[in-house]
Amino acid sequence: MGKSGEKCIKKLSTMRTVFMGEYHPSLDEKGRAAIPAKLRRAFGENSVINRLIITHGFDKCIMAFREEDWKTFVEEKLIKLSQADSANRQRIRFLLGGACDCELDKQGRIIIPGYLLDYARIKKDITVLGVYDRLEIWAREVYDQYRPDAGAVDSFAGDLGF
Amino acid sequence: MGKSGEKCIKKLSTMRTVFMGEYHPSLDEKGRAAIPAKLRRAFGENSVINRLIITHGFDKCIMAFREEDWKTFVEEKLIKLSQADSANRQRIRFLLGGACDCELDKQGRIIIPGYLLDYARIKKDITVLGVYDRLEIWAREVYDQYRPDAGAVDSFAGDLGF
DNA sequence: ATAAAAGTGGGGAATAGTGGTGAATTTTGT
DNA sequence: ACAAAATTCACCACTATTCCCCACTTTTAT
Repeated sequence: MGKSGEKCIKKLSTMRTVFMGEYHPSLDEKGRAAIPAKLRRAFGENSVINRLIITHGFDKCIMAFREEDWKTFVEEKLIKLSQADSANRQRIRFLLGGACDCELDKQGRIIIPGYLLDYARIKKDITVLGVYDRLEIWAREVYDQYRPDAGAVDSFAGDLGF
Repeated sequence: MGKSGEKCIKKLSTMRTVFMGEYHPSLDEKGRAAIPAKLRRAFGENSVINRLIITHGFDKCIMAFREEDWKTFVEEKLIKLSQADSANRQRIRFLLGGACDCELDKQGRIIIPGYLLDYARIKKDITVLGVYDRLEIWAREVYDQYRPDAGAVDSFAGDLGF
């Protein structure tokens, strides 16, 4: 089977495979968003992503998780918050209540529900970012606006040990 | 039967299947509320939900439980509260006294009693949220009002480990 | 330059949501 | 108490949407 793919999948055992990169697909007339193939195959040919859990993200974007990462997040983080606190109930509603289990079609597309499109102000053009264990889906105009400028980047070079 | 459904039902034993998502049905002229099919089938094709226990929810919504989760909730949480405390007696009245055992019709609809509609200020349009082990039924206007904005979300990003 | 893969658009089938009709049970009035 | 009326409930039918598959176009890599 994976004769040429083999070497790509091999990773240092201590290193986690992560999402990275910026892509610019767009919604087609039926509201379908193509998830870039590079991201779908980020975890190797043997674990091509064909399902994503998407929900409200921070900073007016949509977050997308792989199934296992999402479940870990829900079990380990979300449901451990005390529901007695109304702020926590709001957080849980926002992330769990806003979530959508999206199966990718054969062409690697998902349909994003209207309430998430509204939240992220998405009309047609989107920007998809790979950010460690999640994807972020932005309205392209919104992200262009938000995109950190050179100055902001320089200022934290020191924090990173450069 | 469950040829393609089989693999979907298989879950890691430590992982619970949970409700999630946001849906926007409406009451028809006879006051019937259609429970979205995705939620009815959330626990698999073999355990399609055809009965819900609904009662007063927190934050001006109606809560709906599956039969078994409701029983657990009552046995494990509610009746363990000391009835000596008048605040607890109030809570028990609120949740148990307000409860209604709703059978779904063949099209997956329930009839919500008037006192719960009044409590949640529901007229026609509703928003249904899947929130872990329960559903929440909101008047759409009320939830739109309540829906957190980006600022509120950012503030808890850190708490959740982002 | 050619071939393979990715992205885009469209059509047909299945399913969910909605409205309606008839039967049964409950309620009201005489 | 009985009859009539009305409300409730269950089942049926239609419409709209969603989902899934196929084909074409564009891009990328060799």
